[in-house]
Amino acid sequence: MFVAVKTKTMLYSSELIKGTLRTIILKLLCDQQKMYGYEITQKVKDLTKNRIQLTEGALYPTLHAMENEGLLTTEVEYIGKRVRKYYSVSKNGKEKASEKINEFAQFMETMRVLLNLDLNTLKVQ
Amino acid sequence: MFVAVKTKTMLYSSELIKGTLRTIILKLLCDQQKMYGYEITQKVKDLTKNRIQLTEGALYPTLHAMENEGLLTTEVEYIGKRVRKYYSVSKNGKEKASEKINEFAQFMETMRVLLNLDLNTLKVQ
DNA sequence: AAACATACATAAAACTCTTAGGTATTGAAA
DNA sequence: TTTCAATACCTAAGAGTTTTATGTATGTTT
Repeated sequence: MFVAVKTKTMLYSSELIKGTLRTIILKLLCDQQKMYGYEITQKVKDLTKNRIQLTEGALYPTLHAMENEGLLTTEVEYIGKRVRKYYSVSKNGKEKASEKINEFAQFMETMRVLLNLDLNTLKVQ
Repeated sequence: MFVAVKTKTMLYSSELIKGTLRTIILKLLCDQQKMYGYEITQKVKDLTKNRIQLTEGALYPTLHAMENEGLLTTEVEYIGKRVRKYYSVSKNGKEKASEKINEFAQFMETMRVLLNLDLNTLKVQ
């Protein structure tokens, strides 16, 4: 799957996280205006304290698909001789972002009830 | 995928939920002592107010796999001429259950931070 | 009698991600 | 100065999970 997730010592059985990649991409791009692929992997790594590490094999094809679907737009920039491809959310992308984030929030609440989790006792340091 | 998830009117794009089936099964069986496949589908439907509906095509093969892995044990019962196959969690299954539930809780917290969600404002009625 | 619910099951196809490559530039350490 | 790590893009085969579409059969409701 597209993520390797770790706690302090342990690697999650990452099946848990399937299907969240687009939601993550849309959320970050809505907040940051524009980002390039590698930057996204680093930002997610930072924000999750190394718990979620996007793999490029999953990220790049997904970015391309989302561009084809009209959710993202691109602009290429050169840093020296090195290429950077910046992605931004389109208007459709913004709508999709709020849909997806809402869906995920609802899903989390549903799962919280189903698994009887007490999120207040959860301390992720 | 194994679930069709709905809100009041809308069907989730269910990629969001991949990989949670085993966790759900283990949690329910830990709480209920023993359940049969069809019962699990109905229980999940009830507990999630129709938001998550397990499909049999995903459930039965997963139950069989978990039995083969030693996480579940089975006993067959006849209700008239109709067969019921009850599943219970083994000792290994109980350990696995708490691991999986913890993992999922951690993951939810990580995603909550990443997506900047405020769960207090989430009301799922 | 027909339709729906209960209850099991399998298999092809679809979808997503992992794993494993590949290319090339830039900067730091040895 | 060469080698390693980081930056930065990319693709493709395979693995794994779920969907969709079946199939069988019994029990209940209309």
